[in-house]
Amino acid sequence: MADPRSVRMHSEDRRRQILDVAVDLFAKKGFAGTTTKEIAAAAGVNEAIIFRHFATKEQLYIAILDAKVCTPEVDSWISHLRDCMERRDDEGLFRALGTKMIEAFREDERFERLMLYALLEGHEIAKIHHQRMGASFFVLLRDYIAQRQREGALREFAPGAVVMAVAGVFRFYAQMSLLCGGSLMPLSDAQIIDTFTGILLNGLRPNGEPARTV
Amino acid sequence: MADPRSVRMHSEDRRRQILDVAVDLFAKKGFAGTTTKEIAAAAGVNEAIIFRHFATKEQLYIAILDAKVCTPEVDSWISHLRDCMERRDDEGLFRALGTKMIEAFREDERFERLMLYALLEGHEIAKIHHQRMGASFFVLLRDYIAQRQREGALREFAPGAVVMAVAGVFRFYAQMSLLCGGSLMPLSDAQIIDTFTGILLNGLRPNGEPARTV
DNA sequence: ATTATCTATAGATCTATAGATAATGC
DNA sequence: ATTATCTATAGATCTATAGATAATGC
Repeated sequence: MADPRSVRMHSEDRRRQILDVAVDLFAKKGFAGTTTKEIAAAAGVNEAIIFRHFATKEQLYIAILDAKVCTPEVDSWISHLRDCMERRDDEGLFRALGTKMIEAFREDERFERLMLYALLEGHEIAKIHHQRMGASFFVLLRDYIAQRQREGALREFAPGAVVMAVAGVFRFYAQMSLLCGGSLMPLSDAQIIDTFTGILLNGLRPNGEPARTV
Repeated sequence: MADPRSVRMHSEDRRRQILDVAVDLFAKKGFAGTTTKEIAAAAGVNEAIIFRHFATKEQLYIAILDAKVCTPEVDSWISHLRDCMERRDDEGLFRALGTKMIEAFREDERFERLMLYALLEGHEIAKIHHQRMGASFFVLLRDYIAQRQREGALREFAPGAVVMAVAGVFRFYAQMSLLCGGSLMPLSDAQIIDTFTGILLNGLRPNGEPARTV
């Protein structure tokens, strides 16, 4: 809405602004589906300005993915998970994990779409980012699960598979509501998180009878 | 590899062949990332032939999604699920569900990528298809879960949420190995299915002690 | 004076069409 | 004779560049 005429930004500011509007468009339409013209229009500048800040469309795209890689906000809630782990609060851990995953999808829908597109389109940097981010979580949780198993607090399932199960339960729900629109289920997020946490906790806790028969 | 010169197909055959090669390309690069020129090259015909069979690139794309909607192969393994349900074989049901989901991703990676792209790109027909396919499964499973709960064989979690959890566990794994390449985990598909089934069964079975304390 | 921005445009590519050509079926 | 295919091309659009213009900072 800001009148583009006579609005002259400092190079660095304009660069950031271009990145910002470009994220929107790439997230909505993918790399191939977005044109530099659209980006320029959204930023309220002439198309040539794009190429003053980024040598190519590809470079602009890479700059976005790079920036997202270094987002430090993840650390803040990893520390919350660590808290739960130290208190051996499995329920709190699962609940926090689910809440954060669903929140992340809701709040930064842009980012999730961006990553999905980037993975589908085969941009290597996205794969690297995705794996790096996933791996740090994965290892953290897997080691915790293994520790809890040693303590006899959780069943002896393969720890890696347990992490996949926990992540999958929440992430699938988050992704479905992203792709299929909000009214996917007649249940609130809170109810969903409760149920998922309950199933997981119950499923992972060791209890006398293996209940082999139906 | 077939020499395009002097290979003259019947209209219907050529149409099908174009659809077939187009699925490959749209699955790999999305709608916007695929050109009619590429499709023509892959089919070994002149680009103009594409437009003889399909009025627009969009129409070609819609034809693909339409064809995929009517694929009746799904029915065959729904019947297997019904078998398990009639036998009240919860373990068999979850196992079959997981096996089929992972198999589907592996075998028809094309289709899964196609659908993901189509959902991201916002093609309405994909959303409709996805919802229709999902809904029939969803209802089938949800009603079964509810029935088993009435029978006292499963815990009283919200049935819809249970279905989401079951589907999510398997689907997340399948999707991750699709997007991130095979060597995601040091576990075989069979081991993963075993573990997931175990967690779910254990999580859903009612057993005396609710184990409220850690 | 510096530099953010715009104008104008090149050159490639993309979807789509019109009309010519050649292989098939009768 | 029918029809699948190709040639040629229009017209739009897309990425990217060169050089002119105008707003800022000193």
